[in-house]
Amino acid sequence: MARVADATRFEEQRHRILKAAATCFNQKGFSGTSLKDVSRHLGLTDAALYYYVKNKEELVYQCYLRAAELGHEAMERGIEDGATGFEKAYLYIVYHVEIMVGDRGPVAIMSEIPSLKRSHRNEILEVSRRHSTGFEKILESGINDGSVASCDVRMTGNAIMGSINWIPKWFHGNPKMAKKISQGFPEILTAGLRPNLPAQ
Amino acid sequence: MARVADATRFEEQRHRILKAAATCFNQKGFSGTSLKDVSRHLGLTDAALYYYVKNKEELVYQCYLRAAELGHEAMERGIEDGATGFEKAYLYIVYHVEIMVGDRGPVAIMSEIPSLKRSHRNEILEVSRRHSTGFEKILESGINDGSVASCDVRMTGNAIMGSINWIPKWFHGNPKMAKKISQGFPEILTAGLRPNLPAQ
DNA sequence: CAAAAATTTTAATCTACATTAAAATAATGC
DNA sequence: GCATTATTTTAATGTAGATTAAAATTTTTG
Repeated sequence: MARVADATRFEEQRHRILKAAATCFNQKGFSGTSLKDVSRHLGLTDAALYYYVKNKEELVYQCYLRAAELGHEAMERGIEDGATGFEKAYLYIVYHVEIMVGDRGPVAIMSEIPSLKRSHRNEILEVSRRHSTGFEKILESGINDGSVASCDVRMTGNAIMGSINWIPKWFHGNPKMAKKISQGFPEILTAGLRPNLPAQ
Repeated sequence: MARVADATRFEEQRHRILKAAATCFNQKGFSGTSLKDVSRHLGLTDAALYYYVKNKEELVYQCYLRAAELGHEAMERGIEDGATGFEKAYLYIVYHVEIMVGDRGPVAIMSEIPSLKRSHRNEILEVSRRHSTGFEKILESGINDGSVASCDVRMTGNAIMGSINWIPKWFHGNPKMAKKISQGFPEILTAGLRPNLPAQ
C-alpha cells in the first residue's frame, strides 16, 4: 500500500476518482452507476478503484463528505466576508453556486442518502442538518439587523437550497452556462429576501 | 388479460402501484429500489407487478409521465386562473406545490432520466422542455404586462423549478408540514419576481 | 354454483455487477 | 540497472434482483 511518502500521486488519483464518481452519481444515481462507469471515465478498470476506496458505498460516502465540506466552506466564507445578514447569505450563495458549476468540479448532490450504511448515513444527515441550520441562522441574523425581510427561515432555506442542489440536474458543464449561472443565480435567489417589498 | 370492461379495478391497482413506485424512486432512486421494495408497499409479490407494467423501466417511465401530466395540468390551471403574468406564475406554483405535497400522492421527481430507454427518454425530455418553456413564457408575459420584474427568465425558471423539484427530498408526508409548504412556498418563490424592488 | 377470466404466487432462470486474489506492469530509490 | 514498492489488470466468485412460465387462487359472470 502507498499512503505515506509522496501522498500526492495517490491523493491526486483518488481525487480524480471522486470527481468522476460525482459526475456519474449525479447523472444516474448511486445504484444506477456501475464501478465500470466510473473507471471508464478515467481509462481505468473497475477493479483499480478498490485500490483507492474500500467499496462502492465508501465511494458515495466520500463524495457526499466532500460535497458537505465544500458547502460548509462556502458558508464559512460567506459569514466571514459579509457584513449584514443579507450579505452573508448572498455571498454564501455566490460561493456555493460557484462550487457547483466551477472548476473544483462536479459535486455530488446528496440525493441518495438511503444508500449509505447506517453510520455514514447518520453522519451525513447530521452534517447536512447543521448546514441547513447554519443557513437559517444567517437568515435570522439578517432579519434582526434589518437587511432581510421577515420570513419563515426554515421554508426559505429549503427553497434556496433546493434551487442550488438541483443545478446539476440541468447544468452539464457548459462553461458559458456556468458563467451565466454564477452571475445570475445569487441575485435571483436573494431577490425575495430584500426588505421593504411592497406589502403582499 | 383484463383491460376492457370495468377498467376500474385494474386501473386502480395500477395507480396504487405507480404511487408506491414514486415513493420508492424518490427515496432511493430508480436503480436503488428493487421491485420487491415497491411490491412490499402494497402487500404484493414483485412478480405481480408484471401484470401491470411490462418491466421496471416502464414503471419509471409511467411515473415520470404522470409527474409531467400533473405539472402540465398545474400550469394550465395557473394560466387560466391568473389575470396578470405574475398571477399566472404564482397560481401555477400554488397548484404544482399542492400536487407535490398533496393527496394525489407522491409524485416521482424526474431525477434519473438517463435510466430511461432512448425513446422514452426523448419523450420525457421533450415534455419536460416544453414545461420549462411554458413557465418562461408566463414570466415573459408578466414582464410585458409589468407584473413581473425584468429578469433572465431561463435562469429564474430553473431556480423556481429546482426548489419545487427538490421538495420530495426533505418532505416526507407529514401533513402539518404539507400545509406549511403549500401555504408558504408560493410567496417565497415569487417574492423575487415582484417589480419595483429597490435598485440592486 | 360452475365456468371463465382476472390476479397473484411459486419457483426457475439469467445477467449484471460488486468484490477479491493473484499476477502483471509501472514507478521509484539506491 | 536492480530491488522494492506502488499501481493496475486479469480472471474468478458470489449474489441480488429482473424477468418469465406455469400453477394456484381469487373474482366475476351467467
